[in-house]
Amino acid sequence: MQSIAEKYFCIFTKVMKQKKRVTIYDIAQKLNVTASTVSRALSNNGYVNEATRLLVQKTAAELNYKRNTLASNLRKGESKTIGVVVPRINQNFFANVIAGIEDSTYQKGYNLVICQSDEQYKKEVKCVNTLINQHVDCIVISVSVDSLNYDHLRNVIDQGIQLIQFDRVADELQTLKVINDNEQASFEAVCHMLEQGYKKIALLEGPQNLNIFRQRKDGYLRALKKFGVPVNSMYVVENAWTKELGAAATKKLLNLPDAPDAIFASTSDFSALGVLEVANGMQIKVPSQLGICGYSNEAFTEITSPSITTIDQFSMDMGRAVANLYFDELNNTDTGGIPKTIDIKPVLIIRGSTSRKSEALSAKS
Amino acid sequence: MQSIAEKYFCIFTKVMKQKKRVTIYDIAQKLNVTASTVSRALSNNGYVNEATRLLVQKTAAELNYKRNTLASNLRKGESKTIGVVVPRINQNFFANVIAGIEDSTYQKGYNLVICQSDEQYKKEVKCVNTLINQHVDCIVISVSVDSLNYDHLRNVIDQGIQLIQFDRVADELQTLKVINDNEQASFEAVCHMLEQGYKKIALLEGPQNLNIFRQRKDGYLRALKKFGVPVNSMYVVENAWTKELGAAATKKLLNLPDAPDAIFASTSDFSALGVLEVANGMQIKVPSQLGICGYSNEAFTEITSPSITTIDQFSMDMGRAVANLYFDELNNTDTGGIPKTIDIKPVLIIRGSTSRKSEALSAKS
DNA sequence: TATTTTTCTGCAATCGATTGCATATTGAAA
DNA sequence: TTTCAATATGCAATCGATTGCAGAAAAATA
Repeated sequence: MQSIAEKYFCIFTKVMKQKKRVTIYDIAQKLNVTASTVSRALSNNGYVNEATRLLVQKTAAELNYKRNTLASNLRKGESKTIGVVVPRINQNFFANVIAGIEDSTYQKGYNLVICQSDEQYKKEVKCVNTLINQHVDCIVISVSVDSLNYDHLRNVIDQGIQLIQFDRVADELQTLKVINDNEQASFEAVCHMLEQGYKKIALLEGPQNLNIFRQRKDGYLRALKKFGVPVNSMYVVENAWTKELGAAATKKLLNLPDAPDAIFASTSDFSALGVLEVANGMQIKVPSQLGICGYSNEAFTEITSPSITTIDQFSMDMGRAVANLYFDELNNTDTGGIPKTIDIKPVLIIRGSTSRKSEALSAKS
Repeated sequence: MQSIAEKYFCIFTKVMKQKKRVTIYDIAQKLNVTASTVSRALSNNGYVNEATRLLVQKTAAELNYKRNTLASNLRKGESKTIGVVVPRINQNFFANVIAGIEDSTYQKGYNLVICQSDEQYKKEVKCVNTLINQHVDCIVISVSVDSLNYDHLRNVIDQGIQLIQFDRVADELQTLKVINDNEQASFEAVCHMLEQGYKKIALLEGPQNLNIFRQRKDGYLRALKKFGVPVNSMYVVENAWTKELGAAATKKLLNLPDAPDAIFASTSDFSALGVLEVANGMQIKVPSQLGICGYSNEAFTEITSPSITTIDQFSMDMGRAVANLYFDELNNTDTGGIPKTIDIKPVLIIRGSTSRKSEALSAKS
């Protein structure tokens, strides 16, 4: 339908868009020096006459020259790139960790390549292989629920790439790690609830193949043991990590003949929110009749009624710790022994949903 | 402090870690063919004998060969990489857009490189230049508040790289764009509030150099005009986009002699949350005495009391639209005219915070 | 059987930046 | 003045994968 003139105009515009990029050879030719001199002048490396250097840099700016880091990295044998693999990019915890990593790596002129596994092993393997092919200098990973085999991570090490695991780690792999002390945080949360007089505390747990959920359960069990409270297996519910799954699990728990008087949603604050909604629907008073504790300090935990006691994982700090661990290892010539593990201490944030004693006191006054 | 033996062991371990990666030359040598044949066999491109091809692929797997995409991309002149620049990675809207982009690009074997500008022009320029240096095939960007000059984006085009703007766009640049119809969404939200009987609606707006905030204000003004409501400049407050800034602006507004009876926090749901908290603190009933509308449908908007009316921007769909626009342009040989703009229609989500009439009805029954 | 076409492999160049080293020149030291 | 050291530049090779093309061999066609 287009006229001939229009058709030629389209082709002409397209050709213009694909113009050749300026290379160091263009600069060299213009200044009658070699590419070698141009390279030295641009990188200020090796000997180059000051006047030549300034002229090269001026010309490069005039020609709008941009270095090709594909070529540069290939020749230099390093890419200044860190690959990050997380289960889901838009999950707040991981988004914050990534932000923390990016914060620190940007300062060092490093780039991030970010992949998401969508909690699928197959996709995680593909992410890892893509990053290996890209010759990234380091791979940072939090494994997916679906991942039961870690050959792909062993392969990272075999290819000579630094591997750092964070949060969800494969215990069997001896690599650099940045983790939360989930066990201690869980222990403190459950102790707090026991101290508030809750006697029958249920645990909403996650898949036990992931280290983080195992540890949270360990903390729960340790707290019960410390207070001499027997473990009731009816009170432990698996795979209750979304709001909906948390709500369903809560209905079952609260319909038991001997219903719990507190629920520790160790998987997420969303799960805790599901608990809260069911309790409200059943006219169960929080915190006086039922205590609720979540995990992760999502933004909404302070605005619910009552606000939800939870655990803050300092996700951005974790990200920064990951990046700094990598740079420390770069500079460290003393290494060779056991790979380092950085332990971020989570903090229990006590709010209204577990403050039974405080609530009882203020009810009296 | 280490013994001599330990020191040597450390050095030896470090050398082992930096083992040379397998290249196609290693495979070629092992099979007594040339690298050319190996390359053809691995990529299944050009002619190669079937038996040779299988043998090469088997050997590559045995040697755990991984292609070097630096070299590959350099030679081929394409990187299959899309660079994304957003103001902040851990802001929910942008995290969701990135997730949507990644979702679609992963299917096509593309990689994402993600940068954040931290709402700073200087950092945005650096992000863009890094991506140009990396020879990404496309740059996707949502500009920062601080960005008043777009030479760096014009440079992207000059370097022959495809540029796609989303959400916050520079109107003066004729590029591919994916935007929200902010004006219409805003118009509908304000009409809805006017229909609910609110007569004095205040606007919490963002910096007017960004297109999105200009459009949201335009929609507000159009709705007032449609209902014949005069514009009161005391009701328009700038830079109220965090919870805290929204709260401060609300205090001022509600202390006016002729205070507004509704507040449209057009910048964010966090701002609306600030409004809600101030209203609660001043014993102002929502929605009967004050209507509140936010923007972005953050997760918490449905759990506050009352839940907050807001606008859903379909952020993940936006991300997918960005990616699909890029791939459509790759396949499109007819282009050359005006670059395409994809328009995502936001949806008004009506909840308790503006439901004055419904609330009045249920109070009667 | 002779001719033409298809298949296959290897050679050499390419991509763009970096760098070791040889050579020439200049400046400093003996 | 002679010798030694520093500065500067250019040449050529390197990095690892890809690909155009020449030449040979095999297969298909006339």
